Amino acid sequence: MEGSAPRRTRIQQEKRELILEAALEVFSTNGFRGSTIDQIAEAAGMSKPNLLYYFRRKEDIHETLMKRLLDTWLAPLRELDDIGDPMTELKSYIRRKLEMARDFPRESRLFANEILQGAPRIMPMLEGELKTLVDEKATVIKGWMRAGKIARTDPWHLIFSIWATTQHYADFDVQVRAVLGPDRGGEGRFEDAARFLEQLFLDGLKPKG
Amino acid sequence: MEGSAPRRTRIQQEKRELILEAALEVFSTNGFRGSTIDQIAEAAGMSKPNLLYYFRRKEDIHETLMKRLLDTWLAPLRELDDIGDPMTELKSYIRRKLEMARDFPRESRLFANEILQGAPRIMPMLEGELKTLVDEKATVIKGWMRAGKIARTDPWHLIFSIWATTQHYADFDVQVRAVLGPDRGGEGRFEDAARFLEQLFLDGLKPKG
DNA sequence: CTAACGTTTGTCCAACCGGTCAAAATTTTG
DNA sequence: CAAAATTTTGACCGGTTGGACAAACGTTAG
Repeated sequence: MEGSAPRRTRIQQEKRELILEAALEVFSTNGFRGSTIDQIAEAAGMSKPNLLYYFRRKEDIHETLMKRLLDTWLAPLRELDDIGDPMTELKSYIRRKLEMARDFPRESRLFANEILQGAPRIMPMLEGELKTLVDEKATVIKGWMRAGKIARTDPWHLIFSIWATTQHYADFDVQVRAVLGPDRGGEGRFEDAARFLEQLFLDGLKPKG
Repeated sequence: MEGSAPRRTRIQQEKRELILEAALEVFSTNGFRGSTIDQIAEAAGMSKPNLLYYFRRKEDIHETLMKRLLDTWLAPLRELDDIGDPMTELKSYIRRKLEMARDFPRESRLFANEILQGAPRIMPMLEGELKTLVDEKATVIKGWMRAGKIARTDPWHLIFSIWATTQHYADFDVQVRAVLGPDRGGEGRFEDAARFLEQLFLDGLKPKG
């Protein structure tokens, strides 16, 4: 009754973590096909055959990475709850997503890489787990609209726009920093982004009065 | 005075176009390193050595593609003008960008691929031409804010948010369609997106009254 | 027709890449 | 300590990839 439990030694656990950390770095900047086992092995400080002792195939590393990613990636949306004040809930969802773009940019880029290439490895998850979750939250948001708590609009596209605007600061980071320049492109850019997004999603651009 | 003009035959012009079209398809879905010359050659209906007769190196194809892309890509922002009504100008900028995501998704993905990987080939352009253009338009937008025509906020992040929300429908297309499902994921999704974005950028989410 | 030029192809190569394997080195266990 | 189990390594392999090259083919101008 423990056949599915891999039962690993201490060294195996440590080394697998080391490899996954290195692979996240390499995959997220070069994509799957653009990355080589040698690169990952070097980043993890071991030889290629040694790495292949822990993960039999290159795809296994990517798959493991992807599975872990998805849980943490969707966590903020899962937390979006019906109990609090709608506008506050949405604001903190945006804030959490922006914090993830700031703190886990490699994860964001890994995900973006996969989607950009047509999501060949995670398509079932998109059509299953992800769609279910989004539909569920869209229903919650619709309820808020019916109750007059937020403006009536399309909940699905609202969620897309939150994903797009926040993940942009991870996925297009180099562009953001290049455009902002050395003075405004420092760490403060996330504070500025947070302020801007809060205003955008709250009031839009129409002048007051 | 024509040393820099490549002076090409009719066949060369046609075949080079054919190759660039094929390469756009291949590069935009597989990335640079993920694409092979053979794939591009096959998509263009010719043999690999034949392709290499028109473009000596794989990078030359990519570079040519990139240079062309950038002009058309920034055209909508260039058109953003000080003469019209600010709110109308912004609205039509958003609409144009969304139309580009719909009509030129491969170009969008090619660009996204390049940025995701740290923009190794176009970094100078980002820090030069692009930054200059954005700074210029940010000044225009600031003027609108001072005149009380639109709400006061950060013009740079405003531009980022327009890029992010519109390009999302090209770059993350598979995800958008997977989440919307078969019934809502058809061509109508761009109309829905246009309506949603117009409302978002105009009024935000705060309920009326 | 033919010489010159432009185009296409088959063949080949060296580097790279994912992955195997057996043997050596190391760690764990009794 | 010694046997057993685990970890690490170097050598190797078959397939792929970017690119070179010369020969063949086609086209066009004189």
